[in-house]
Amino acid sequence: MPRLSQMTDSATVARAGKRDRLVEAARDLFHRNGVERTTLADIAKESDVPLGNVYYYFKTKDDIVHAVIDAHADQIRELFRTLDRHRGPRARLIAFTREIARSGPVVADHGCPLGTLCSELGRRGDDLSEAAATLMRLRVEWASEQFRLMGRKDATNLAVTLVSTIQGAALLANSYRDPAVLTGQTRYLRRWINDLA
Amino acid sequence: MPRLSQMTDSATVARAGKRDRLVEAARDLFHRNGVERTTLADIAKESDVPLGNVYYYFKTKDDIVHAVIDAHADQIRELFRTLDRHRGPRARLIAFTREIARSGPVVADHGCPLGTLCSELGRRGDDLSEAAATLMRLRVEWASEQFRLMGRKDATNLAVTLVSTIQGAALLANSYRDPAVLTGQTRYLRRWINDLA
DNA sequence: GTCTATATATTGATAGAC
DNA sequence: GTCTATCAATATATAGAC
Repeated sequence: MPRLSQMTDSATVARAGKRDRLVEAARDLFHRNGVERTTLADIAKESDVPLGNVYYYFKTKDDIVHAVIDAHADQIRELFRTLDRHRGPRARLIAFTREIARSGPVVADHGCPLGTLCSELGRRGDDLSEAAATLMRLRVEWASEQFRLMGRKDATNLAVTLVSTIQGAALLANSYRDPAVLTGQTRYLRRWINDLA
Repeated sequence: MPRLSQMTDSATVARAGKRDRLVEAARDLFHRNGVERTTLADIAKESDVPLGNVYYYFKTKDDIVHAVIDAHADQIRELFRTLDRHRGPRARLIAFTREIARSGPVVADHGCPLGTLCSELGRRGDDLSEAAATLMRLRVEWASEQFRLMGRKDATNLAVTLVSTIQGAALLANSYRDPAVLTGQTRYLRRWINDLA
């Protein structure tokens, strides 16, 4: 996947522009309606790209799904780069939970963008299944590193608890159509983090 | 929806038999492949019922989804009737977490049957969305009652924490394809329950 | 690189004989 | 109540002119 900074001629720039628009539209539609219910025609329409032209950028629908997963991964890594600026691991974890809490309203409406993707793709047992799981791993590994820096031997277990609590709260917040379910659980998590030795 | 005990003539018995088979097959396929990826032909084949005959029992595919949700609800209520035999609320909650842990392997393979259903239907915003949410509510309300019996004023919040922790662990167990993620979190939950005043 | 037209397959759903 | 045949709509994907 070429990066914008590597683009030179106008053709390649146009390519990146349309490709990015397609991925962005697909990401949004996958989140709102799910992968299975989103058609290529939906993505093409939302991107303002003719349907036939989509296949110049992506050979199959699964290729688009993969690109969306990559886009999510990039965003996750970018968030963690920002959070890593905090002075200590505990402050970073707390900041992470606040970031999650900020997503309450959209999660209540359409679920967690990562969680719903993993839930939908997790059963397939193909390469997309594993690619989606990577999104969860990114969070778990980052959190695990923070707990490790706090001197915890059970860092991985704590990280799994943190990430899964967020995912469960997101599912319930969506079911109840109530952002408070998610924000309430993040508040609980902050207390939990602060109480750790 | 007629009950088996009300059946008399052979026609009605056959009706219930086929209907039950269709619902059971649909429930299994929805769990393994998701609602959207499951076709009526799949359900018909698995039930050994001709495709055209499915429409005698269900007007639309959504009607089958609704019937599956009802079947889940019945099973949930039945489990709670069993758990209610335990002497106290704390023992009932502990038993519940053990029941969840027992589902580790199947959850690692295909996700939580209830969670994936709520995740898939939750975004639709229609009546099926609300029907699926009822499955989560059943668990939350039962758990809430137990915490209330334990004298907790924040019973509902505790119940939400319990149920969402299970759902999050189920999602991660499926992503990691590792039952231990779910069983580990239920162990954590049992300690949490026992530590409550 | 772009876009219209269309092939091909699959789906939910119906018709109508039995 | 049952089941075969099939419709109509929709989906992914391709062909080929520009």
